[in-house]
Amino acid sequence: MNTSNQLLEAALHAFAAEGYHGASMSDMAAQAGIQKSSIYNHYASKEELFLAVVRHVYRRYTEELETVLKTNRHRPGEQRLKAVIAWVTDFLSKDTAGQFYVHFFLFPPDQLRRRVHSEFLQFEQEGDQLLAPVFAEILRQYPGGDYSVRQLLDAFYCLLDGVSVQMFNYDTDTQTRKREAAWHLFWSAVTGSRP
Amino acid sequence: MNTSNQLLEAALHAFAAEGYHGASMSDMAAQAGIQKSSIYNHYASKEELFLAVVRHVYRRYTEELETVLKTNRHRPGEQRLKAVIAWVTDFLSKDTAGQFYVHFFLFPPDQLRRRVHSEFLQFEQEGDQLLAPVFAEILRQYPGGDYSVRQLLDAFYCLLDGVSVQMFNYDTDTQTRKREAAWHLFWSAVTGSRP
DNA sequence: GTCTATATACAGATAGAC
DNA sequence: GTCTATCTGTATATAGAC
Repeated sequence: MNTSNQLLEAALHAFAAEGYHGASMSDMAAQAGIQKSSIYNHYASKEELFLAVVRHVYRRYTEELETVLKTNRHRPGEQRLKAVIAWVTDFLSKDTAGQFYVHFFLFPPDQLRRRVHSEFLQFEQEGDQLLAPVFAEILRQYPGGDYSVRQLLDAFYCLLDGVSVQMFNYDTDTQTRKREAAWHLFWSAVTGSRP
Repeated sequence: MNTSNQLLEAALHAFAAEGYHGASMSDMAAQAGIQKSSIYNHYASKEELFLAVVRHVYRRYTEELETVLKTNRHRPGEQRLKAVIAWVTDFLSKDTAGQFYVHFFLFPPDQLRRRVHSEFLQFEQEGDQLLAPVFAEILRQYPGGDYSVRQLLDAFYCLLDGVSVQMFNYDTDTQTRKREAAWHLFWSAVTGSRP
């Protein structure tokens, strides 16, 4: 791994652990095995380094989501969605990139808010394109309800966001219990079945 | 309002806007109309000031939730829950205390993580005690499903968390659309009705 | 309880040798 | 591309007069 990537990785960890202002360039340099002044041969400033991490994390998210859907493409819609939830849960709770993702999606550094949000909008579209076909198929399979693909995407993102948020402050058992409850209600609404 | 409270209010705004490390004691002092050195006559350190804000915000949350439930106590369970969602939405999107709440619930400063979490656990119990009776009543009213109060609380908190998260990055119309979709699915699962 | 002055530390960033 | 040395700004916190 070259120095630029080592720096990117070090910055990812530092920002995720300490926040934007709390993370120091010296720490990142030390982690990457260089002096802090050498950072500026790779990134013009702390802000640019941060944005490079943002793009890196969004790219990884989309790539991994794509892989999950591809791996489960022959299974029924219900199983594919559960696989997505399981992966998101795992990604956000165990992967530093996942923690960075949530942290700065919600609370980007003030002076970078606009630039971060613009990166997010592109990223979100790619996610929609991956998930919309799944819901289109589910709607054909369970035609009783009167939902649109957009409605299901929205409710599913809400479930994902809710589950994601809960990854941070509960133990594994509680997480599982809460996730199962939320999924159960979501799926029984989609299919029209009673528990 | 005395100086201590002015400081607390200034700190709330500074921490919410800039994060823990990004917020400076000088700014807070200026906002409260004193010199930064005078802060130490009110709070022993930045950390203690931060924790005072945490306690203040949790207290406000519980008090306002209590008020919402009391105001709507004669309306049906569905309306009471919708009132809670509407209030949370409003609180988190328009009130600085709400932004502080989400920010540091999810990402407390590293060295204060344990102390913040311990404050949260107390606070969460109070919320459970306020909401559990509402769900107990709803279960009596819609006995078809086989849910427990605990399950409904979990799914409802997930909905609240999901909705909360979405307050930050979407315009009002999109927020409403997403919130309605999530609520619709939640409530039709609880009552067993189809849309 | 508030002030001015100061201590001490570390931040991000730049200059210039190699 | 990396280094050492340095600039400049700002942070938290303290000392002591009033």
